Amino acid sequence: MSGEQELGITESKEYNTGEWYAEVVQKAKLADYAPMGGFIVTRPRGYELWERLQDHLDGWFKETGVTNSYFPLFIPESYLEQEKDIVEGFDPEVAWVTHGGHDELEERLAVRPTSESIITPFISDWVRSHRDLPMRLNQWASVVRWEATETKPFFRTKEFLWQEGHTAHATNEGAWDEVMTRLDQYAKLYEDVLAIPVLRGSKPEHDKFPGADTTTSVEALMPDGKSVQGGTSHHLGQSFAEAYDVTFTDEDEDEQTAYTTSWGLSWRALGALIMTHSDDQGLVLPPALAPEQVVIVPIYNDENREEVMQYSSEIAAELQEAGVRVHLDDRDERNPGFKFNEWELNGVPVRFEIGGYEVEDEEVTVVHRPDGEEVVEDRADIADAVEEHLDAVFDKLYAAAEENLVENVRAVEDVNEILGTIGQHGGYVKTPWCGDDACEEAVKEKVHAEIVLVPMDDEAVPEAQLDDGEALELESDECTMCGEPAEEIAYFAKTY
RNA sequence: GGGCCGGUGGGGUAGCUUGGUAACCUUCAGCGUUUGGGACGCUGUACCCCCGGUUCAAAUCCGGGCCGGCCCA
Repeated sequence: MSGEQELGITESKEYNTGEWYAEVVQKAKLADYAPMGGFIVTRPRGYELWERLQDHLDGWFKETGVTNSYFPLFIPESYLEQEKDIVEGFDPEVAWVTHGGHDELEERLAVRPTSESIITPFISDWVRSHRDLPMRLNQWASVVRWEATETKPFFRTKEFLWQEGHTAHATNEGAWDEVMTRLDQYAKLYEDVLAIPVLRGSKPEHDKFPGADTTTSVEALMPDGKSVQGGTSHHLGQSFAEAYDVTFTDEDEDEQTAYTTSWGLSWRALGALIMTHSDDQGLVLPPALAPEQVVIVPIYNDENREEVMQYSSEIAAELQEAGVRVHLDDRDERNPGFKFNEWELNGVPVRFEIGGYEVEDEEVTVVHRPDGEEVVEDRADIADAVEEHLDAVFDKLYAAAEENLVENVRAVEDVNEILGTIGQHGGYVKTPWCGDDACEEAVKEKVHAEIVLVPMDDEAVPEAQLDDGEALELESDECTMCGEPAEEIAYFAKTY
């Protein structure tokens, strides 16, 4: 008995979140640590999550005018230097290639920390007239940012997988539409696929992407009260177009400078997914991403083995026919209890238990991963029923995450209360803000929390939150920190 | 960036204080018996993180490094 725990999760999500997370990632076979600090190896089960996420997002991109392409891993130093904000913003964390074989290179090559500086010059080449616009390129790639922080698989690694979209537009409005389209798609990915509600907003001045006019993001609240920047979409204005000479001839034959955008979402989304839904039993996955949506565990003995297996395989075949990713766990050397635990650790959303009782009564016992709820369904309409169960699991996951978000947005109009509230509960604290960095700094120094977003409009507030009326209404129109007239509503939170 | 803790078969640990034979649980592979919440028996499986030092002798002591986790800025 003493050793049985070691196969499963031994750390507590609530009390030991960091170690729990590391254990889930490794024991559910999503990733391992690489030999060099800051890098991880993504294992097939982890990569499959990324692939399914990609499928969704990539499909939406293509439906909205984006084409995929691929640019080099290396960027010549002279290219990187053409946009001064990029240089300043990323310089401390760029990895450089200085040698090819035994010979020193004439020009150092940066390992891309982001690709504006190599993609924009080509957009410049390829755009001649207004008829070439808008131009929308995306690439699925990895980038390297040499930060000296501790490794957290999917959340913080020196190299990470992401997609980066780069677009050019004839007008400012065109670029704005683009920025919002991508932000909406990121929100949709989180909410409809990952079952994680997000807040949408823009970043304060100092936290913008280097060189951007506006940086927008979707933010997700983790169960430990910290906010994760889930995806970003930048309006770059004309600064990149000017730096890299993206110009075009308009309808009146005048030369114009384009407006550009860029937007990215990384595998940090997987980190948020794991952190949000998983529990002390292991990984929990929403049906849309799960490598197996349904696992069938047959329960038999010597007498009924054949009937049970027959019955189970027929159901498996029927589900597969219906487009469900189903796995029949027919391993003879493991007993059912072991299989239950193992598939729970692996996060499979729905389990079918099929034994002598089910065969006899022409039924299936259906169990939901998130809460262990058990329902007996008729064999006859199992293919329809399974869709409902998958939806039900999604709804449970979303509801739990939404509850966490709604309960943890608080309105505060006193500085000390901001500090106290964040210290005690974590989560988001919204407060009127004059827009001055110094006022944010005053809070940041004391509680290690910063402004993670300024909502763009009221829609940034989740619907359920509106019911909760009075506690969330802000009375004051003065900056909580300095008393000057407030320009915006700031959301403070601790971050990853 | 500062501090603390850790690294021993695939996973989890003991051994380190007091230097000398690496022990236990589990997984894994094979065979047999089992099978409604982590079954059982037998058999098999070791670069003690790396480099250097001290020593007749280092998992153990010393120095440096690498990797991970936690706390603080």
